[in-house]
Amino acid sequence: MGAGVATGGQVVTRFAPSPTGFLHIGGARTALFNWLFARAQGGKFLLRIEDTDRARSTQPAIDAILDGMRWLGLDWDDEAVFQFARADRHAEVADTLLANGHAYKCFATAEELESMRAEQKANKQPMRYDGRWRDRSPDEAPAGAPFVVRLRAPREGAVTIEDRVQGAVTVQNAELDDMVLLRSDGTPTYMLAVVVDDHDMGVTHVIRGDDHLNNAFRQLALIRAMDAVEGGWPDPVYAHVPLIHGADGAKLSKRHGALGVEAYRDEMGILPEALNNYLLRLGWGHGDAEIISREQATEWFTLDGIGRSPSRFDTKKLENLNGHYIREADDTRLATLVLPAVIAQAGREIGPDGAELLRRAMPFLKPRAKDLRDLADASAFLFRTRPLDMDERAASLLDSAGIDLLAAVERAIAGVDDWSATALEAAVRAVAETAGLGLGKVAQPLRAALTGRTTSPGIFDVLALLGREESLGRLADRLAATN
RNA sequence: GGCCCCAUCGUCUAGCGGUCUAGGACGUCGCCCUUUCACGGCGAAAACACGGGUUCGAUUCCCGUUGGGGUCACCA
Repeated sequence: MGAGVATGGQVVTRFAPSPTGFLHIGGARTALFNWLFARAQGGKFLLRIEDTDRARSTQPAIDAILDGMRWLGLDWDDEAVFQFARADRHAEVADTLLANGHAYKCFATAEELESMRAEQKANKQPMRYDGRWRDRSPDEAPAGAPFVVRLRAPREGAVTIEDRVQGAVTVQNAELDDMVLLRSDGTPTYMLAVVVDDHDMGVTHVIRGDDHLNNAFRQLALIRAMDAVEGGWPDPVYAHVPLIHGADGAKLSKRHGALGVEAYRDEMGILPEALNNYLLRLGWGHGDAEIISREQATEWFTLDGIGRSPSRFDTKKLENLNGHYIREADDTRLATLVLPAVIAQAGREIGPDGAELLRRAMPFLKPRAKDLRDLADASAFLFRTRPLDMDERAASLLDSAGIDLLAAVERAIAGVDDWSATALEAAVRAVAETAGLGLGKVAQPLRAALTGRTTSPGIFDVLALLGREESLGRLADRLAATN
């Protein structure tokens, strides 16, 4: 009865990943929603690492998660809490429950439970613990026998959660069995740990994946038991967010494109603001808004905007958003991000002059890229060493007619004093005109000779970027190659 | 299988009883711009899963069917 929904006071949310893998896309969205809600409400956003599974928790996974969150700009308040370190406190709560009759010792062995489930399955009964030790005295167990501590959950009635996303959800208590709180080795289970930690951390709003909706009822039973014995354990507000599925509608799993966020960063060349924007729109909406800045999101975000149905991950839309943010991004930043890949492609060091050239080229390169890999690829021509290798299509542009045109262009621009895009354009246009050809006929062989490819930024910008010496050198290489 | 949740264009969504001949975005397809590729502009095709109710009136409310998802550990 005393367990009212937490109201008033400061909003506290948390993100609680278990470090058994990297920060995947679903976790990132959960973290984002928690972060946004806390910031929008002027509350706190906490981070808790659920490392109670000692066998599967790893330091590299912890680092990857923290790294991913920093990359996404999801900063957390206070120190991150490590769940395993709090095992004593968890056990303390279990003992309190035990002392007050809200929990009991269960001496059933693993084999015993296994056969119980097998029998239930054979009889098409729901598989759940039958409460065989619920009302038995511990004295009936063999001396020194191992036991687990189970919650003595209510069996009558039903519990309704007013979920902020899913609405009112009711489950009969008869559907729930008595969950294990403490394992036979005395360590706390996840169910116990989350509840105790959320309480101790003052978490008011639990925003998490839909897959935890059923757990919420068990956890609530535990919360209400503690509230009954010592008070001060209010029900948290729950918001269970539908999961993200793969493009085919199947659950996103490791083999199903559930990549860590670092893969989006390192392998796909996604900008964090693009991923944030995409993730925000996946399952949350605000009218027709599509391009939403972090600031705007913080202002707009509400739990009511979260949709109730699962959504599919759409790489195309992410790429589109990414292209948008690349176009908006600062040139120096982009040049810095792309530099390592450009160096790798060039196969040589690129000094300060090269870095500066890369930066100056960005305005012409970035409208054409949907990710950082594209951007790096498109930048590569700037740093190729002479004589340039021609790809197949570029080579075919430089047939004898192309070479003749190239020679004419070379003669025309060699005399240009002002090596600017406008001046060069005038010179090249004149060549096309005299030849009675469209500019395209002249520009393509020129592009091939200058870049080794058939696509590039505007050819006059390329000329200007490369500079007189390099440009004429590249043309000379081509002309010489055919003589 | 039991229990729980969900259901608008291919995808993400707007819609919260009449304003819906259902809006936007991505993608797709045309056209324009144009030195290539992009960007940008214009336009097109494309959806309320089905069946019952409730109501003067349902995309919107209720029930069922179908479909999808989640969950049933001494894992988190």
